Amino acid sequence: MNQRNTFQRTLTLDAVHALANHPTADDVYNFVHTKYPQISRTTVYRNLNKLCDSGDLLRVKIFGAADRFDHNLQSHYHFRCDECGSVSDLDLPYIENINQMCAGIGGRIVNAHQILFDGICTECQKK
Amino acid sequence: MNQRNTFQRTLTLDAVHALANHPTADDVYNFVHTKYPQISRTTVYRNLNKLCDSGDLLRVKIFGAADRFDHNLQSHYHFRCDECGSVSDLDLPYIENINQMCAGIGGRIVNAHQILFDGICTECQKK
DNA sequence: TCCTTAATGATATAATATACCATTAACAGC
DNA sequence: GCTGTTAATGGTATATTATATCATTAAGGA
Repeated sequence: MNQRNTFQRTLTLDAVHALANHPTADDVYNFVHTKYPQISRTTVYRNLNKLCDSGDLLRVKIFGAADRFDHNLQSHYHFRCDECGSVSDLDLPYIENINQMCAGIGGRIVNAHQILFDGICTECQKK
Repeated sequence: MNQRNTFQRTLTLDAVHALANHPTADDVYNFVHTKYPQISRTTVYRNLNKLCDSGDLLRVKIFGAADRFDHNLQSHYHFRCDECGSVSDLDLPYIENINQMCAGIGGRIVNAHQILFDGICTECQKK
């Protein structure tokens, strides 16, 4: 018996899909908590980790801020607004060969790379 | 009177140069603390921030870990070892036009980008 | 030397996340 | 359907990183 389907885990995964735009663990907790008030914050964090391990979610690590969880499982880059903190997906070509370039200059084993842009989003420019 | 030269600030800057390899604020505090035990952790954090503001240091934000401070002021990318957590500079060409590419696909104002690679460093491969 | 105020140091607090552990419940086997 | 194993939960405690607050100290211009 390896993994059990609890409704807490289902609620957690559904919340990330419902929230859609890169929710933090806290966002997910708040969303789930309205539907099932007795859920523990620990359970939400734990299930988010499990769901990332199993490949059902992608963890988007953000410099100096809470991790985000993404239901878009394809490799892609992100933009964070310095003003409002919102995170959005970027439709930029994924640089496939850059990991090899990195590995080539020093004998490192390179597993992955992430690119995070920052600046001002279109919403905040209107203000 | 805009900025004052305290020996605490000098100690902080010197420590980053002495430690050289991307120390965290805590690393810097420990180093300075041996030389001047009565220094406050707050003062080290505050001075590191000031030194970044004034352009004397570069802050290297690390996904899900403490910020690092770099005395190398040129734009460059970083590699972090998943095993030991060490951070190293990469001698890769800086992608100058990628900020414009990002700005071009959605009306965002793009200030900067960072690329962080991860994998296994040469030291940890030996083990 | 004096005065203004930047900077310090100590403590409190915020934010994010995991550790621990007694209790609960999922689900495989009968 | 019942039982037993153990994964998962929920609550609390704790770790880590970093900033806020504020009374006190001291840098450096006048």
